[in-house]
Amino acid sequence: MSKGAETRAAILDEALSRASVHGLGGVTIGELAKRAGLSKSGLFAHFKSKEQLDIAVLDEARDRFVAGVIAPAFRAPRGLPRIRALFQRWLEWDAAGFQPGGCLFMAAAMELDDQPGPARDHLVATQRDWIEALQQAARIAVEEGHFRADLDVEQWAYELWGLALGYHFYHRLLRDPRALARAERALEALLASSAA
Amino acid sequence: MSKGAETRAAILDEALSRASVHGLGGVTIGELAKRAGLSKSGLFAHFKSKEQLDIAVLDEARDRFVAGVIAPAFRAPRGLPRIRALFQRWLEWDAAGFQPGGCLFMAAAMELDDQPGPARDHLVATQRDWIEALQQAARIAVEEGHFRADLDVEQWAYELWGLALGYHFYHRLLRDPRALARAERALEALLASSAA
DNA sequence: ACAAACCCCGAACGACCGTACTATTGTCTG
DNA sequence: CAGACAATAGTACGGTCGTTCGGGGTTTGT
Repeated sequence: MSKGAETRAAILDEALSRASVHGLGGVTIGELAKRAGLSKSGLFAHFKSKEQLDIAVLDEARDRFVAGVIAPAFRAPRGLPRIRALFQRWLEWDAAGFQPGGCLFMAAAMELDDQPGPARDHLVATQRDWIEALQQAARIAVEEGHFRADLDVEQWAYELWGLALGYHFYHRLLRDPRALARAERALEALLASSAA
Repeated sequence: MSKGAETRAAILDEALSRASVHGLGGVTIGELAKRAGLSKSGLFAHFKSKEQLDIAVLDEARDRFVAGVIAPAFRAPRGLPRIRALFQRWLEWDAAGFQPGGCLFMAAAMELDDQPGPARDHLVATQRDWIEALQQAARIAVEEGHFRADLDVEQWAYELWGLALGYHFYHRLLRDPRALARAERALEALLASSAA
């Protein structure tokens, strides 16, 4: 890895942390440069604008999400086991196991939902991909005979999504120690109602 | 209403709109003064710090939420009808019917969840109140015989909360036109699984 | 070894931030 | 109507924001 790519990676690592805590808008070039041991202009040169920095952060977060959540979970057996693995790893991802401030996407979703621009478009695209991956996992569970054949996988994904959002809310805002137990119990209820 | 209270109300009205779109951090004193036709210092005098402005905004939002969602819904008959009214009005509140940027609390929840301070404490308190109001509504539904007696109302509130969060996400970020239908359908599923 | 490319710095920019002062206006009360 | 006090304006401060520009080092390719 060239020197440039190396420092760029270090910058993004720091930026990910800050973004998960302070939001994308809270990732400031000056502060980031201080933490990375660079000058403002030196850091700025790596990204040609703040907007591109934001997008690079979202890109990096997506890569890590795929590597840390989706990819390993898809190694679980098709159907129910895979779905459980997906959800469990998703919650771990959100529980500050990866970023100190929890799931960056959920924070960015609320931050960018009324701010049109490339960053928002990028976020929407990655979130759509993730939803479709969940739907695909549900379809496989139908094929495997774990879920009933007439299951509306889109509706199923919506409800699963709500459970994860609820976990984030209870865990990270309310600091409710029972958040994980509630999410797991809700998942079981959803799985039971989807069973063949 | 005295002159001071009048302008203060006008300021907060504008601040609510901006906060729902740009987040609490995006509510800036200079921009707010411009829109309200005041000088920066004139506006600043009404709140003695940015932090107190933030809290005033959250306070105003809570009052409006109580007046626009909770109070009218609690006029519906006890039990199931009231719960339906609560959820329906909650979604309307989030659907930009009140603020252009949708539910301010959900945005603030993600924004403040890692930023300790009075604003966060205030938000947590109001959200806890709202959750408890939902739990209370569920208890009443149990008393009325609409919900089964062994229902875990806290778990029930968690799952309902997830549905509302999911609606916000699908509606405001993804701009999914079927968001409302999905939320309503998910509600019916939750109600059915809670029925006596 | 020399040119070219890459990486980073320092200084400066205009704009805006929150906040502190003082002064001036406006509104209410006795 | 006058005096008291609340409400607003004006100005200034130090700081940070994103961004631009020119110029050094340092590495790389030939």
